[in-house]
Amino acid sequence: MKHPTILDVAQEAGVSKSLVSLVMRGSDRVSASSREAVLEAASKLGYRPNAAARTMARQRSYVIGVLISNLHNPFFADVVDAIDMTATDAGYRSILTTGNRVAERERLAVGTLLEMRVDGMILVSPSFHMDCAIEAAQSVPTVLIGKATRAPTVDSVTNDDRQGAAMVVDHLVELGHSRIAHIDGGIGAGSKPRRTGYQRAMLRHGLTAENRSVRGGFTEEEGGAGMRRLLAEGPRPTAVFVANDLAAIGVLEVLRSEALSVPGDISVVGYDNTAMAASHRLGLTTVDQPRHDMGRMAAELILAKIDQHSTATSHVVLSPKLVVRESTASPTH
Amino acid sequence: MKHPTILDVAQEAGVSKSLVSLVMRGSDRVSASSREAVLEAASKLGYRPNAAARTMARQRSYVIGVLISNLHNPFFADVVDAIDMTATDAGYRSILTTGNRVAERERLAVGTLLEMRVDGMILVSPSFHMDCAIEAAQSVPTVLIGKATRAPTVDSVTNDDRQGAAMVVDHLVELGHSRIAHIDGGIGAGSKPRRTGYQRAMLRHGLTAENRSVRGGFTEEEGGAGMRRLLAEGPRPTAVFVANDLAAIGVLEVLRSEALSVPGDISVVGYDNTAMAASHRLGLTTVDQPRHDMGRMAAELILAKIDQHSTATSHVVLSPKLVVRESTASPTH
DNA sequence: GAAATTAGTTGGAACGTTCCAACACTTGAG
DNA sequence: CTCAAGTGTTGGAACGTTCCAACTAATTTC
Repeated sequence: MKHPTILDVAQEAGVSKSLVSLVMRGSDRVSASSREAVLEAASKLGYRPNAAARTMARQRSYVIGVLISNLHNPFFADVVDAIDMTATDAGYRSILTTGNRVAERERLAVGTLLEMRVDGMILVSPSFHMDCAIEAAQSVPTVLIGKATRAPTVDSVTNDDRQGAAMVVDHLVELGHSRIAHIDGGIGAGSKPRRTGYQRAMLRHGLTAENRSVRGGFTEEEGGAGMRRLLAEGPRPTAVFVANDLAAIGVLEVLRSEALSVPGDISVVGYDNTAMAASHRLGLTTVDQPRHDMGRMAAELILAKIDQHSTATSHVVLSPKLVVRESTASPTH
Repeated sequence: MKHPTILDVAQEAGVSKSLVSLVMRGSDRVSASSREAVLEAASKLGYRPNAAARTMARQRSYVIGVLISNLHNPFFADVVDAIDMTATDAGYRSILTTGNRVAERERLAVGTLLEMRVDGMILVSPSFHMDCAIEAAQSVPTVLIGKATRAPTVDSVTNDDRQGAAMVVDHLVELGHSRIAHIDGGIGAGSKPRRTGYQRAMLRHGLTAENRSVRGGFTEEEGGAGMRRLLAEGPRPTAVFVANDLAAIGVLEVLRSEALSVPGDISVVGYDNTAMAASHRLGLTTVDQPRHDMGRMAAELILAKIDQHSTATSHVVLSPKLVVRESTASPTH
C-alpha cells in the first residue's frame, strides 16, 4: 500500500535518484543499459511518480482545471471533451470539478483548483458572480466559456447569443408569428444577451406590444415553471423561445400536460442543439453553438497564455446556427 | 501572478511560519491577537495554501478521484453529485476525470489520479478491463460503480442488473408479448448481467425460440444500429429491451424514421430512468437505479476504508425498480 | 517563593521530486 | 602525451507545507 519513491527505484536499479529522474522524464542523455535497469526496477516496484512532489519541484502542475456549472446539461460534455483532447495533445492533463449550479459550491470548487496550483483554469458557464473569476485570473490564466465579460484579465469564448436569439425571432416571424414570448435563463450564463437579442429583434419587427419575457432558468423545472406562468397570465402566445434546450424540454412537458399541441397550438424553440433536442421524438428547433470549437479554442487560449506568457486578452465570439426541426410551424389562426 | 507562501504571510504578520500553519488549520492553541494578525496578512496577500506541498507533508491529499466513463450519459450526473456531497461533508474534495468510453484514455485518467495521490478512487462504469481497477486498488482504496467484480480488493456498488432485466421481460410478457428482442450494451459496464437476466427470464417463460439478442452499446448511435440490425434480419419483434436509456433514444429515432409507431408497432424499454426518459415526449418505460444512493454508498465505502483502515471488501447490490410509462403496451396482433 | 503546569510560540526535519553544478571517464585533436 | 570536448552520472539545494520537540512566559500549586 505504501508508494515506492524515486529513491527506492534508484536503490533497486543500483543508480542515483537523479538518473532515475532523467529516465522517467525520457531524457536522451542516458545510456541504454542504465535506462533499461531503471525501467525494470520501476515496473518491478510498481513505481508511479508523485505529482505533488513534481509540482513542488517544477513550480508547474501541467494540469488544466475545468469547472462545469451543471453536469446534467449534456451541452457541456462536448465542450469538456474538446478541452480534454486539446490539453492532452499539448502534454497537459485536465481535471474537472463541479459546483452544481450553486454559486457557493462553485466558489469552493474554484478554490480547490487554485490550491492545486492548476496552470490554467476554464470556467464553463459558471453561475457565480464575475468577481470570483476575476480573482482567480489574478493568480492563474483563466478563460470563461459561455459568459461574456469586460474584465481585462479574463479571456472568454462565447457564441453570439444576441444574434442567435435574433435568428430565432426572425424565423418565427417569417413563419407568421407575432405573439412570440420568451422564457429567459434567469441568472445563468448567457441569459441576458439572449433576452436582449430577443427584445431587440421584436422591436425591429415592430412587435412592441408582443414583446414579453418571463423569468425562467436553465433547468427543466425552471423552464416548465416559466411556461406555466406564461399560460396563467395574459393572452396565450403562439410561439415561445426558451433559454436553452433543457428548459425547453420542461416547457414541452407542461404543454403536454395541458393538452396543447406542438407546433399546432404553440411553436417552441430552444438553444444549444443538444443531442436531446435532436433525438427528442418531436425534433426541437434550436440554436446550435459550436461546442467542440468552443472547448478547443478555450483550451488553446489557455495554453497560449501559459506557454508563451502571452498577456493579451482575447474574447472569441463564434456564430451560432439556427437548426429548424418540427417544433416550429406557422400559427394555425 | 506569483503565489505568496506561508513564509510571506509569516513575515507580513510578524510571526513564525509554524504559527501561520496553525492558524490556517484552525487550531485553537493560538492567541486571538496572533490569529487576527495572521488572517489579516493572509487576506491582504491573497494567500492560498499550496495543496501540493500539503499533500507532501501530510502524506494525504484529502482528495477523492472519480473517473466517469461517459459525460454524455446524464445517469452519471446524479451519481457524481452524491459522491461530491458525501465527500465534502467528510472534509474531502472530489475531482473528476473522464476517459470518454475509450479504454486507453480511461487508463490514462486513472494514472493521473494515482499520480496525484488521491486518497480514494471511484470508478463509475469504466469500460476498461478489470486489471486496471485491480492494479489501482493495490495502491489506493478503490470502488467500482455499476460493474460487478469478484476481485478481493475492489469494492463495488451495483444494482441487480439481472433482476432489472427480468422485471422488464416479466412486464412485457404480462402485456402479452412473446417476440421480445434485446439490444445489449456491448462491452459496457453492466451489459453482460442484463443480457443474462433477459435470457434467463425468456427461458423461464418458455420463450426459447424468441430469445434473441443483438450487439448494441451504451450510446444513441449504437442503440440505433442495433435496432436497424434487428429490423433487417428475422421477424420483427413486438417489443425491444434496450441496454440503457441513451441507446433506447437511438432506437426510438430509428423506429420513427422507419415510420413504426411506439408502442403501437413495437414496445420499447430502456434502463437507468434518466431525466431524458421521463421527460421524453413519449415517456420511456425503463428501470430505475437508485443513483443517488449508489453515489453516496460508494463514497461512504471509500471514506470508511480511508479513515478506519478497514480492509473488508464490500459488494453492495441495490434493487432496481421498474418504471412503466407510455412506451410499452399490449401488442396489437 | 520554588516547582510544576499551562498557554503560546518557535525552528528544524521531513515529504518526493527537479534542476544545477560538478564530477569521472572516454574520445579526439593537436 | 596533453588538453579540450564530449558523454554519463552524481549529490545537494530547493520547492511549501506539517509535525514534533523544545522553548519562553505566565499562571497555578503547595
